Amino acid sequence: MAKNKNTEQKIFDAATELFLEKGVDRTSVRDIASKAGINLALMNYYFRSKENLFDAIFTNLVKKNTKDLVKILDSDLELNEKIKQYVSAYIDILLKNPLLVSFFMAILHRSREKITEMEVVSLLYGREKFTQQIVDEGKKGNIRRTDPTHFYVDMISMITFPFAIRPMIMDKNELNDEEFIAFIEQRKEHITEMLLKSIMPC
Amino acid sequence: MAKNKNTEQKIFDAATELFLEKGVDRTSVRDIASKAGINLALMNYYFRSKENLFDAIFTNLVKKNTKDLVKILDSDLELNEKIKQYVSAYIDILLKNPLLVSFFMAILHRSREKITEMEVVSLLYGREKFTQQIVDEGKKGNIRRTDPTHFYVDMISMITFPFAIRPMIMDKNELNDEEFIAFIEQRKEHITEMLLKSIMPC
DNA sequence: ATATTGTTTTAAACTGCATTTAAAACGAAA
DNA sequence: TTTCGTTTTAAATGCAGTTTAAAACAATAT
Repeated sequence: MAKNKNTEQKIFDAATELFLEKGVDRTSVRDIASKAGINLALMNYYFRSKENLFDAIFTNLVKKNTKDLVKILDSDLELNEKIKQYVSAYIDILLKNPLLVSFFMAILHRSREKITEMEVVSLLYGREKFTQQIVDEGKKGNIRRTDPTHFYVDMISMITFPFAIRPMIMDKNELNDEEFIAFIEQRKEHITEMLLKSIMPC
Repeated sequence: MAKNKNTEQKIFDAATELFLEKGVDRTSVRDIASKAGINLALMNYYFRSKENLFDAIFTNLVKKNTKDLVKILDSDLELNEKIKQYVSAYIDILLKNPLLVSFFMAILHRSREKITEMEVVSLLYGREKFTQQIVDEGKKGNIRRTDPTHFYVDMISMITFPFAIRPMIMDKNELNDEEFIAFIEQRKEHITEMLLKSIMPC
């Protein structure tokens, strides 16, 4: 065995941090090697290329961060409660990883073609059971048919987008980090209410 | 005078297209020169550096595309009508430039630090008059105080975000381009309704 | 018409860094 | 001591952004 058992992991972790922080294309393999404290060529030994490493990291990031959310959506919770929990859990995840959304958006531009092929992404979006619940709820109160696609898009938009434009929100409202977090915390209830209003009769 | 009066413009236009399409960091100066049909060195002659050119392009993109929107927000229209027009106009702009949002998000990740310094960005966000109207409306119906910041964020989120995740929406719902556009057209009314509901008493 | 001037264009070179490869060195275990 | 996976070294290759110096050009002044 060699000096350090998990060189691969060190590369993976260092690259993850750097990609999130500086973006894939502004991170060089040398940056990664130096941050991981390993030799330049090891990156190629373990992952065959930078793009390969990126794919692995991206897949991992999505999987890791959607796991709990998918569980909530697929659970047997009643719709109201499910929405509430989902919104709250999603926001908590993003609060813990402030750059996730921004990074993901950047990738969505950078790797547009690739993104659909990555089945992993489907985790983020459109769960059968949840969809059914929304449709059913819409039928009960005879709100003119609720479209689950709009509902879904609204929900994800309102939850995630503020993180992407965080610098603008903070700047315009003169918030520091702490205040921004408080603002986002408020949004949990706010978003839940908006969403419920949109499917419940008044 | 030289062969072509607007070499500078040709560079500017070619670079704009490429940046929007492939991203700044995946577009080389040589790509730009070849697309513009000009000599490599001219890029440096007219703009001093690639980053400089990018700044100019970015500023221009924001200015150009927010001009009409700001006008609406600052107008004397009644709130309902103002919201309706804003949502519709915003969506129309994005439909005409399908990559704008995605590109902007990518830049928000790439140039986080820079972005706040660009005063231009403030055009996008937080207009005094409009803000006042929202607050006033909230007071009328005694909905427990409406927070204009949440309103603003909701509005921009629901309008723009779908364009950023377009590939995912199309994939999951098996939409072609035409159908996606139809979906977005539906959102004009949908979003307007969501927003009005959030500030009007039931 | 010619010379002069400032601008625009060209071709080539420079510098540096990026990613990748191939072969050598190393260390632990068989 | 051979073997194997791992790590290091060194170098190949290529492209990125930028700079230079000279040529071509258009307009004006002589």
